[in-house]
Parts: sequence; structure tokens; C-alpha cells
Amino acid sequence: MQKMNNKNKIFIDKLRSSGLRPTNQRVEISKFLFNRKKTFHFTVEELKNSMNLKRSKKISTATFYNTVHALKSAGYLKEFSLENNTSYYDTNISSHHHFFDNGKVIDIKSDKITFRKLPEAPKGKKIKNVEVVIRLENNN
Amino acid sequence: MQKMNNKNKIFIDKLRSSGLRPTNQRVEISKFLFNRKKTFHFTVEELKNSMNLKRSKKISTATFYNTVHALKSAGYLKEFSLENNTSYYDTNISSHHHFFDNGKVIDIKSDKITFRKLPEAPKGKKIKNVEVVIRLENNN
DNA sequence: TAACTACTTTATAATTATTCTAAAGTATGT
DNA sequence: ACATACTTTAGAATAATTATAAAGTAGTTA
Ligand SMILES: [Mn+2]
Ligand SMILES: [Mn+2]
Ligand SMILES: [Zn+2]
Ligand SMILES: [Zn+2]
Repeated sequence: MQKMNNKNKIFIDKLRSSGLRPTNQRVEISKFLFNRKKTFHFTVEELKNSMNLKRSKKISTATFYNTVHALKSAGYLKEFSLENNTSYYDTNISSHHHFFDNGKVIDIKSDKITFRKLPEAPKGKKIKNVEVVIRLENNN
Repeated sequence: MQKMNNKNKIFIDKLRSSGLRPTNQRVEISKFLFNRKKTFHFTVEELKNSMNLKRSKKISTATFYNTVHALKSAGYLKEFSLENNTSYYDTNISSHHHFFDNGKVIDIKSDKITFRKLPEAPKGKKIKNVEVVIRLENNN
């Protein structure tokens, strides 16, 4: 059982309520991901490198993958793709939209985009969600 | 120089006008990709397997990758991503939208979706395109 | 047509992102 | 403290893609 300061309690509860034991590694990763003001969009490699840079005792690659997958399964992360062959993850789990600006990803709140016309789902199907990507380029 | 029947001429011209020599492999791949009524969405592995199944003399993996990249650079293919780590290509190069239905991809013509409200591009940037993904699930 | 040269194809090796394996370590219940 | 199931880890394995370099071909020129 680890040191239980109030700073960590919220993450420990979050993990516990998803059936994940609050190990040191998971708590550290959760703090890093969720203890911030703005949405965080990242790849597992980016997460690993930025966390391990500051640590004497490194967390293993497998644990980063395991934990990110567990948090995604528990509904705390969403996965998405850019046009390279790497998975990205999003700490904003609500349905929302994005600007893509040369590899940089910026959230657009759901209510900033509304539709005048949308197609019907094919028969037998229904719409799960609608997400928009606005690709940007530099002026001039 | 290869057999120049009229069936192939259009693809030979297409390749030539992009500075690509119309080799047998490139012409075959172009015919397979573009000589069809409906949009084709595919991965390089899928393309390779379905073409080579029917051929006695196989085209190499590297040539499939080289040719798909060349066609993309020439503007004849668009690349996109689903939520796995594989690149998909689209023979519909116009800006358009998609239904994603459990790995199946269906085109939505651009004019089937219109917007009531759209955010402005951040300063210094402008909008290159806006593309919508409608995720489907089964009824009930 | 023969020769020349640049471009292309190919088998194979290398790389990258990710997943798997199995042994050692840890959290939780008793 | 003990038992047990869950977790972490290093390292091997896999999948998609890219790089390498030798052999083949297309377009050009003599
Ligand atoms: Mn991958
Ligand atoms: Mn890949
Ligand atoms: Zn986001
Ligand atoms: Zn399409």
C-alpha cells in the first residue's frame, strides 16, 4: 500500500472504481494525464518519454501501454488517429471536434459546430456520434 | 514499351502526366484502383492480397507501397486513418465525408452535410478543409 | 536496332509501433 | 504474516512500413 496523501486520493479512487489496483505506476501516470487544466493529446511513446525523462526509476514501456489501454477501457481516455500509423489518445472523453494543424491537435467544443443538414444512417444502423476535423494551413 | 491497347491508354497517360513511367506494374495497379464505378477504400496489404491472388507473376510488396505513395503524391489517392495503426487510402480525392461502421467505410458526398455554425480558424491560420466522420452502430 | 542512362522492381534487411511472454514483484484480504 | 491474484518488467515476437542495393526495363540517342 502506498503513501496516501490527498493529492493522490482522487486518482486512487478513479483507478479503484474501475477495478484497477492503484499501483504507484498507475497513480503517477493518472496524475500526469489528468492533473492538468487543458485537454492532453498524446501518443504512448510521447507519454513515456516525457514522464521517464524526469524519473530516476523508469516505468517500463509495457506498463505505459497496459495502463493507457486500461484507462481507455475504463472510459477515461479516447483513442483517435492522425494520418500516420500511431495511436493518439485524448483526455477529453466527451464527443467533440478538432483542429488538425500540422500534427498539432486542438479541441473544439461540441457546441461550437452545429449542422444544417446531416444524412440519415443506412437502414438497420443508427448514428453513434458525429465528429468533425477541421484541417488548418498557414495564411498566404 | 508495353502493349498499348485503348483500355490501358487512360492509365498510361495518367501516370505519364505525373512523371511516372507507365510500367506494367503501375498500369495494372492503376487499372485495379481506378477502373471501377464506386470509391475504393483500402490498405496496401488488402490491395496487394487481392491483386496478387489472381496473378501468376506476383507484384512485390515494395512496388505496392511505392506505387500507392507515388499515386498519392500525384494527387490520385488520399490517405486517411481508422482507429488502428494502418494507413487507408481513398480513390475519392475530393473533400468528402464518411460513415465508419465497424471497420467499413462509406463515402458521404460533400453536399450531404452543411453547417449552421463553424468556428473561425485561429489567427494566422486558415481552414484547408472540413471533414466529418459519422460513426454508426446497429439499431436496438 | 544498339547502346546508354536513369528510373523501377524486387528480395531482403531494417525500423517503428505495438503486443506477447513468463518470471519477479506487489496489493489486498484473511 | 500468508496466500493469492494482479501487476510490472525485460525481452522476444509481430505487423506495418521503409530502406538497401542488385538486377531489370523504359525512354533516348546514335
Ligand atoms: Mn503499428
Ligand atoms: Mn506502422
Ligand atoms: Zn480532443
Ligand atoms: Zn472516401
